[in-house]
Amino acid sequence: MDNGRQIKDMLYEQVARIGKAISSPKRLELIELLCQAEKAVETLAQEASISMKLASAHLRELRNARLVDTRREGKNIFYRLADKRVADFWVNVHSLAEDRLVELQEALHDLSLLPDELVPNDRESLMKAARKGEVVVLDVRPVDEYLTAHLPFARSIPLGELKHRLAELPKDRPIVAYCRGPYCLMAPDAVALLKDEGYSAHLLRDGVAEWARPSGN
Amino acid sequence: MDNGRQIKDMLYEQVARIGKAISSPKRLELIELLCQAEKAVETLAQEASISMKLASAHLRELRNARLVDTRREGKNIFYRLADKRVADFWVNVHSLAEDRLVELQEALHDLSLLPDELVPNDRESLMKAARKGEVVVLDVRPVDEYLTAHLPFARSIPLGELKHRLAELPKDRPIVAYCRGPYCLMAPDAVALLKDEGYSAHLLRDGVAEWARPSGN
DNA sequence: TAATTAGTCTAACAATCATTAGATTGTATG
DNA sequence: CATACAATCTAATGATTGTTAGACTAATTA
Repeated sequence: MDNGRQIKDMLYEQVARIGKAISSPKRLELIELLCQAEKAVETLAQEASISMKLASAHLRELRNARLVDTRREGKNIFYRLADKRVADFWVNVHSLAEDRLVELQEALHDLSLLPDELVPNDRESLMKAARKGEVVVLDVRPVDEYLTAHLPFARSIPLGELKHRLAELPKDRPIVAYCRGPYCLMAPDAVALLKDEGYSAHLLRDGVAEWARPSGN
Repeated sequence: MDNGRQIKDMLYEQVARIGKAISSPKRLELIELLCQAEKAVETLAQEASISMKLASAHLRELRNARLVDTRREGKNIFYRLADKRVADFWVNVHSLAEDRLVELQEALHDLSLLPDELVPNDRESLMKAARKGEVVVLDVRPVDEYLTAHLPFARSIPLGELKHRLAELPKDRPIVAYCRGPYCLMAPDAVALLKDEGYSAHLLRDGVAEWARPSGN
């Protein structure tokens, strides 16, 4: 049965291609960005703070692992997730990491300045309140990401425009801001800004990918 | 906001620790083995066909990623999964790989010599038939793995003993054999042996870890 | 106490991967 | 048709891993 060993080695090696694809921080960040919307290489490079060449190299790895696909439009090549399952997988990976790695737990805890309980924090009651208009769910990502997918009842004001568009938000109701997910810092920034301006602002850790999945586990 | 970049880099780097842990075929094989039962290093080394030193090194990586834990018992150090979620994660990873990687699909297809439809292939009807005794569900893994966890109604005959214990199996009812999962070749071997001996034998791809999860997706 | 067993730790080499620079390929624009 | 643009491909570098050998440790057995 030495033949069986060769077959097995081959099978695990194939699965490891997925593992290798997600073994680099920058590739994970690219996947999270692609969870929001399809994007051109240069956009991805800027949002992940790397050079276009490096982004291209990482995206190639992701494509070799069949996690992303491409589409050309004029001079641009747009990358997108190859499958909705890839978004679920990303959520599963980071949520496992949050479960297992104390360092990550601590870092996230430091970021979120204590989850304040003024706002419903389970999904159902948050949605109920949002439906009734008792809270404003605010999507602070770029508009194209909002247009690709957003949480139910969410309103779009990109972080960059928030300062000039404060008038659109009510001061008498709590505002719950979200962005790309727990590693994106746009919503925390938005919350800080809103609180400064006297709003009752709260942070929702989930993004659309997390929302589409059984909460946190 | 250059500060934000540093924080982000750190967060993704933490998640990438999980990715790195599963980026090696041998580590994946070790995880699958640990999905069956806790095991000593030497056992793991033998079952994965590697040296004890190499097994030790890989297990250390897994432990650094907090995916496994250890326990000393006399001269032996037993490794186990740190969390049930790790088993789910393994199933999720290999099932994603099976979805995305054509090479893996082809290899698995070649192995299973066409899924024959003589036996109920959805879980519910298989269990119904097993409960009534219409089919025999056969666990061909080592006994300790069977004792740790096994499918409902399953009977244990390890592959190595199967030839001498054929008398325990009925010839008038279909036998459905399973082992550690889709990459373990014990059940296929058992099925081949049983068919040779005139039994109506069928292969179940799932192992206990796969069974504990929403089927295949 | 010495020898054995089971496993880890350290150091070293080879193999792989990340990153960048330079040349190249398509596509659009003047 | 030439130029610019968006991105890839190739090649080269340095940094990480995988793997093995040899020394070491902790628990058991003689």
